[in-house]
Amino acid sequence: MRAFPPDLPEDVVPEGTKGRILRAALVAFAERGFHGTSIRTIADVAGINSATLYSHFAAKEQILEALVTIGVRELLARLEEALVGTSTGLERLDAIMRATVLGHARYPLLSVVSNSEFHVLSDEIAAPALVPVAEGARLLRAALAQGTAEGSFNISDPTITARTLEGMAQRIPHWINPGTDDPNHLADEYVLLARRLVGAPAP
Amino acid sequence: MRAFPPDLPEDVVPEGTKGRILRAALVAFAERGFHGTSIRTIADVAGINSATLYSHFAAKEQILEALVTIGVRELLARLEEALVGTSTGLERLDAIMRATVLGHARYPLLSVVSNSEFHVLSDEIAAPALVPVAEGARLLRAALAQGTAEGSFNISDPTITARTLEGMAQRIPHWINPGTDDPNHLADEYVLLARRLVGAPAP
DNA sequence: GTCTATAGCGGGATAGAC
DNA sequence: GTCTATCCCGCTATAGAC
Repeated sequence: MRAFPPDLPEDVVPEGTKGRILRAALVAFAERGFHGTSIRTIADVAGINSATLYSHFAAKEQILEALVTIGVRELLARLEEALVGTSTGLERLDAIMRATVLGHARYPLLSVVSNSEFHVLSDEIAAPALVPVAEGARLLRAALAQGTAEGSFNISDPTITARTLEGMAQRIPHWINPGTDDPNHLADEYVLLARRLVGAPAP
Repeated sequence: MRAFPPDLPEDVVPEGTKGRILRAALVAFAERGFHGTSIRTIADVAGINSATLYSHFAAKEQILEALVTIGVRELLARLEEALVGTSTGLERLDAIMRATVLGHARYPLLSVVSNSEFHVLSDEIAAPALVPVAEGARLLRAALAQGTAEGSFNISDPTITARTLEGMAQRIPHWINPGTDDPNHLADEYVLLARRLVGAPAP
């Protein structure tokens, strides 16, 4: 997780100083957490004075809000795109797992910040960011229910199974090495593990 | 995770003020994190003046060190006790999963602090606390290797499988409700999921 | 061991010149 | 938009009386 490039989805990151602030905060929040990071550190890494930061964000918390929003939207967008053209529950589970793994592998710092620092946000700020998260969880539960109805899955406890599937991919950013780990191989492995968890045949 | 009793293993928690400090810090660190918690908050919850805290701990970091040490030792002790009398790889995997789930369910706050705030500790202080963690990971890998050698398991990627098994139980404290969730039922479910992950027959 | 009081520093955020 | 300078507050930790 250290020394990762401060990658953010290019199409939604502002140009110029604001983008540099976001990338600097991304690295710092992922390494030290929100409360462990000072605005002076963010400003230094972004190459600006700490006062300049407030021309782009009204408060430190709003930097985190921007990052979390980008992160949860990116993952949901990947999920929805991956589900296009699927029909069976098994196909949808495969698509969800693959998209989730690839998302976490592509933006590991963003995934860490989105998941680990979420609770720092005030309730009012966190609520809108929770919407894509809830929608992603709903898509997973729907796939599990569909596969079960179709007779493809054999699930003892749907809630625990869903939570386990969600948690599996979230751990990837904590150990992945972008230089040596192949995201597509990881995705294959996680699709296999997911099928096993739900009692479906191997891919 | 909110409103959990500040439970710590009784046999290793100091009596009196020092124990109250540890219990207060346990709740605060679990809810807000180390950097999000002030000395004064800990002291208030413990019912003492903030200065008194320094008669028991030399620094804020040493409170966290004490909690993390208790947490990782508790989990390893449970693992080792659970492995007594086991012989096959399958029996050992079952024992490891059950003990881990029961440990996280019994001391959810301690598990959260041990896992989530570990990285805050300086390298010198973290190193000793990492020893029981590494030993626990070694016991799991050994069980996987043994079960594979015995023909009981069918594992595609041992590293990913081990990481997944470790991560599964770690998420329990984030959603468990001690009033309604039965730890033994949870343990049964996780043993089932673990067997599926490694390609072993259902329990 | 526990307190009152405070040192000393770094935090988030703002004012105002350019 | 960016800077210098600074406010003000809360933080960790300490000094010293009891």
